[in-house]
Amino acid sequence: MSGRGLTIGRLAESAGVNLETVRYYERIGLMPEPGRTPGGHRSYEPEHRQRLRFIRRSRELGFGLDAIRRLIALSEPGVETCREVRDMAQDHITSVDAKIADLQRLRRVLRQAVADCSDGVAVRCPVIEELGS
Amino acid sequence: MSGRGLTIGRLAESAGVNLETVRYYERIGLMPEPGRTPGGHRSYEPEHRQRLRFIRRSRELGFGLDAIRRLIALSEPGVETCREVRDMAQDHITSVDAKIADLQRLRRVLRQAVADCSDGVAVRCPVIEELGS
DNA sequence: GATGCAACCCGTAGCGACTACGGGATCAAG
DNA sequence: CTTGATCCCGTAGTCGCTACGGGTTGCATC
Repeated sequence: MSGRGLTIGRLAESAGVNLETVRYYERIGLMPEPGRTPGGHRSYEPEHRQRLRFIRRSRELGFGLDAIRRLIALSEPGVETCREVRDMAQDHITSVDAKIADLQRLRRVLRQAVADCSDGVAVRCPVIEELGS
Repeated sequence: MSGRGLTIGRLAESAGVNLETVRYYERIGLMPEPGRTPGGHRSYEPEHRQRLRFIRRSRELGFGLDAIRRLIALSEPGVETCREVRDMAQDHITSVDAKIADLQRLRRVLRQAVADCSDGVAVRCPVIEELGS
């Protein structure tokens, strides 16, 4: 009976996640163990899908799995935790900003090297020179 | 005799790279096998340091090890390869640009969520809501 | 109810680019 | 000749998956 339980395949697809990734999340305790069919296949409920989507979205925003674990824990209780969540997000923004700055510096160097390259026929490649430091 | 050979430790330090990383580069064929002392310790020459610095610099600029392998191959011959090197650098710039754009989108979403958070005392945390998709 | 085949099971290994560990050998200074 | 730093090697761990392979199960069709 019960047409309700989702198979792992349907769950994964409906949350936009690879099937193997779902089993991986279960192994590391990020997704709870679902019920099983008599034959041993996993059977998921709608709240599992909710949780998996939460995880996927958090990953898209660049949170690591440990951070997501904390976010999940915080997302349960009540109002008081909002500040903690905000602080985590703020910290994450800071590290994203740093990463962007890094990439922009890097981009400037690369563009300069490539630009030098176009200036004419160099005897020694300016890009290689740049790398040779 | 010969005060010339650098130990792996000095080589690593003088190129700003972890010692274990040097051995790793050797294992994967990115650094050539150096000479050895009678007792079996690696003994490096100045050109090894040059090469290691080239690798480190390339890594800092975000090139993968495979790309670096190609860059090294290209850095040897002559003038004709300059174009290839420039193209590789150009490709790399393109992917860096994409990464920056990704991070900036992500940053906007995070900032918005955090900003919503500060607007007052929410019953449900806006950051969690955002993640819940 | 037999059959076929998609979907699932599980454990394990691989990716990139390192980093760390452990137990033993060697080097260089005193 | 002793001490202590450095080096040797092989292996395993990191993060976040992804892929493989050989064996079950689920379900629809005949």
